Amino acid sequence: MSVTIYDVAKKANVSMATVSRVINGNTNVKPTTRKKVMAAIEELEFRPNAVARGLASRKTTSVGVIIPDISNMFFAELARGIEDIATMYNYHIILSSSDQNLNRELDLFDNMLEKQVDGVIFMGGSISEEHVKAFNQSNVPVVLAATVDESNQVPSVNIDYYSAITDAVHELIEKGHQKVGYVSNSIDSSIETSKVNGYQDTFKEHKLSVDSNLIYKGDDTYQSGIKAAHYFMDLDEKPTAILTSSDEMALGVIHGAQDLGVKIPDELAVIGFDNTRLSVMVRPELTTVVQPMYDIGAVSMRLLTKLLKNEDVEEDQVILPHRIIKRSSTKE
Amino acid sequence: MSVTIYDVAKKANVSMATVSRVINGNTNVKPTTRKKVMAAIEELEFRPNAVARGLASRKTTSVGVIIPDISNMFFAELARGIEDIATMYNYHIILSSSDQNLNRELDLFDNMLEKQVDGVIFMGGSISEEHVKAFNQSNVPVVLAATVDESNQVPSVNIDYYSAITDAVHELIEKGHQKVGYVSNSIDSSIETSKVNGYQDTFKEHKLSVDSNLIYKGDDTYQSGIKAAHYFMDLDEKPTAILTSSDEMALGVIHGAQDLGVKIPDELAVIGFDNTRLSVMVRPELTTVVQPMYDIGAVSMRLLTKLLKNEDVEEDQVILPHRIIKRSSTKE
DNA sequence: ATGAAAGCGCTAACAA
DNA sequence: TTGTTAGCGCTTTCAT
Repeated sequence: MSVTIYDVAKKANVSMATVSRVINGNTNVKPTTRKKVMAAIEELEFRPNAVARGLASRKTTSVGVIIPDISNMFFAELARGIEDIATMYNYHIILSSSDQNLNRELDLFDNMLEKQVDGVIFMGGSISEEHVKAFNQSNVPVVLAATVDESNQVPSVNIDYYSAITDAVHELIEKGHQKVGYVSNSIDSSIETSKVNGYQDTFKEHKLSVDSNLIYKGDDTYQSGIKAAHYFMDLDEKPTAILTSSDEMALGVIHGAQDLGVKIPDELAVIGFDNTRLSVMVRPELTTVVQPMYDIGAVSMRLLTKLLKNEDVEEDQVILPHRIIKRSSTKE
Repeated sequence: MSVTIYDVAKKANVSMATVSRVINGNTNVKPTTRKKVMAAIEELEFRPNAVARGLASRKTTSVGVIIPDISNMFFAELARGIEDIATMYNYHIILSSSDQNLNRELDLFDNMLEKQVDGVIFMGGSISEEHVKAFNQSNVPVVLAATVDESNQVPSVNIDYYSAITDAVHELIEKGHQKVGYVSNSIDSSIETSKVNGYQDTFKEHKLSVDSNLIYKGDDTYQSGIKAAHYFMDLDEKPTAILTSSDEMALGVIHGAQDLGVKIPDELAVIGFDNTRLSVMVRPELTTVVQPMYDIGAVSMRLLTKLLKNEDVEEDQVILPHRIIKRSSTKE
């Protein structure tokens, strides 16, 4: 079959324990014997079997990543952040898309435990008690990325969604907009709830009326942005600005409005959310709320490595900063 | 520690072999004992250890996926196709981004072999002899997805890039365009070479001159599309149509040209490549060559499963069909 | 600094 | 139909 540690030991005239020490960088090996062993490894083209190692050491150096949809730009960018840091710390990634389906999420988590992952990064719409229970019962650390657990029991990395939307609405109100449409993400996640609350509270704060007609339930697609534009432009009391829960929907809104002859930003201001690469791939370029996706992924993975090494973490509910980047879909 | 097959055996008053048979769906088990065992599994919340199973059976039911960049829409879509089929056949995916770097690709491949993956799907710019050698020396099947190996030694799934570009150029020439700019992908892969050849050959075929000034070396980004538009519009003999090697660059070209006051498609026709979701997220909507990314991923994975099960495959160099979808960035 | 030996949790002959 | 018994290839005490 394939070359094993035993073959190397024989060739180098040492015991397999010594070979094991060499491949694991254990310092208790005389330099000369280390050389011998290395030579044997070279010669035999020995490649350690990670599965056997995993069984013996009870560590697989692999982490599970559960993601709603890898073909979604937003999550793909997060995944890239996760991966880069994982690579840096020598972890491998087992990646699965859940389509935000509860049972599938739970199943995937279970499968990953069977594979003996050392930890998992979870991304999803909402965290139920079932999730928390599953995470707690397992004895591997779990970190939520761009996903909030309202009970605050699971370590997580996010931005402050409520205040992010608040900032965007403030911005608009200051510019004189009184009627601002909001295109939400239909998935009823606690993140979306925070956003909607932020949106409504800001109007109340400014003593402005909150018109429920001004909230359109989108589904995070470009198409639903287009529909939203049509919906809003059909209203008797049209909004003068539209805020969306994602950049992709914002592009839809811009094009939907433009198709109707509405001038952006003169007749309608648009603000997106996320600052994906899409935001500069449109005319006018999109003003948007920056959510540092790559960083969220990277920080999540970094946090997980700390948890894996039992380093102490001062804060396991990380909130990364957000900001608004002004481009041409809003005036001035 | 955790519950093992042995604990279950004791609880159910059977041998571990029987438990093993039950969890592996072996039919040689009396229904009543199967029930007993199932009950014990339930009660103890037994979860089989995939690592131990992998060591004993020499199969891990996981496949490695080497991808240039998961945050690139094109590859993310491929990955989704791969993943869906992998899930269907109960394989897990170990995913790593290579950034198209040869050494990293080779390293990743090696790491995956250490992890004892059952097979790997490889995506990358170009396949060198080193790649082929590494693939052949391993004893796991490898399938290339949207990646061509000119030596045809490695199973692969692609479209016919040469003829895809040819079709696009024909289309343009038929519409009367004599000067057609081409924005290439700088990465010197054999796919890009096929495309450039297809582009040039078509002009020769029509007895039209091939002007090397009409080829702009892009780098697959939106920005390079913008630059390409500026470059072309600055030429004395401006092209009346531009073909790009990817949709993202096509969007750049459209916007770059529009920023310069050029009307699309009246003064300049634009054709993209891939038919990513981007192609409808622009005005005018983009005419493009359809490359079925999801399908390429799915078919690659399906092919790999066949290879893994030693089913015979009639053809291991799969060419999927392509077509042109006409939208509004070209006339009529 | 090195070796011997006992597992890690499971599969897969081979018996019975 | 069920049980016994070797391993799978490595890590990790415990000796020496």
